[in-house]
Amino acid sequence: MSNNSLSETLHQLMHTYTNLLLEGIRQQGVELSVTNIRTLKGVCYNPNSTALSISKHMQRDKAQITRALNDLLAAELISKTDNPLDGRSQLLQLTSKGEEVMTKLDTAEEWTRQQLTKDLSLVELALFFRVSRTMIDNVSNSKTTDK
Amino acid sequence: MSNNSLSETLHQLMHTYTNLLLEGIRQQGVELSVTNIRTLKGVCYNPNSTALSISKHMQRDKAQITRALNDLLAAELISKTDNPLDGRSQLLQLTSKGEEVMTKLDTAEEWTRQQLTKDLSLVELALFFRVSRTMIDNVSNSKTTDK
DNA sequence: CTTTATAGTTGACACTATCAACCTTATTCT
DNA sequence: AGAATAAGGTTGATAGTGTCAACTATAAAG
Repeated sequence: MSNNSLSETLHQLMHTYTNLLLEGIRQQGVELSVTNIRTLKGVCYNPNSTALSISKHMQRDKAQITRALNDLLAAELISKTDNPLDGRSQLLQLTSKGEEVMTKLDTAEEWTRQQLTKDLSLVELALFFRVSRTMIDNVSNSKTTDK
Repeated sequence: MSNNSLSETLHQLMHTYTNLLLEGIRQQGVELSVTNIRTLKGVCYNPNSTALSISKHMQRDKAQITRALNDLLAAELISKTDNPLDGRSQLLQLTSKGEEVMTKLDTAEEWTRQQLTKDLSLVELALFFRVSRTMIDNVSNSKTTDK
């Protein structure tokens, strides 16, 4: 019944994944949007990150990052310290509360991954990742070389 | 540098695909949002479709479908006729203008697919589709059997 | 013929994405 | 040094997406 185009497949996959991830996150008692979660992960996995470095790393608008960081600050999951190397920016780090939430998020993400991939072999998954990465790079490379 | 989690991979892939598709659609001189396009495709590929049948087929909220159909009606890409079998619903079909737009959309989608998959073999692509479908089904099946 | 279910519409709201304007601090050029 | 320019970050505005609840009108079931 379902359309087999790349477009529909990706939309359905994204929809399925996002909803399941949110379900897992709620199960962990965390109340954050997907964007805020991704931003938190960005702070966690990029030491000495700034708003701009996160923006670049996630390839998203810096305005969106500013707002996500504000939410995370309000929730006391991250903290800012003045960047000694640049008076315009602040360095970001997780608070201890942020660390706790991150472990819950890791649990939720792993739970989600298991649900989705339970009938798939490691080989299939690895190929899925490789193909996905190739598709992403096909476009981002031609974008950057165009300039 | 990019995070290799399923979450980040899917987000990046979706982001890449959507933006490239929109670029292709604009190149074809079509000004429709992705949602409206998907809805139009739904009308095209499901003969004698109604708002509800499209909603179910795409697994999306019927409110969203109503609004998308209104946009498509306003753009004169589809038409409604009273459903002789049910006074509550109307049957949807493409107008000739809608057919024209559909061929442009097919072109754009094919162009997008080629950009994304240019370094991939048919075997790899087929496996990508199969894995994606497995992941989607893993969740939707357990959802329906839960009830 | 009343109750209940279904098709569709509308309003409200949260989340996501993008652009432009703007302020502050760094850097570059002369 | 001082002016011009660039970069980091914030804010406002707007378009698009997704979901829920309330509502109407018809249809089906009892």
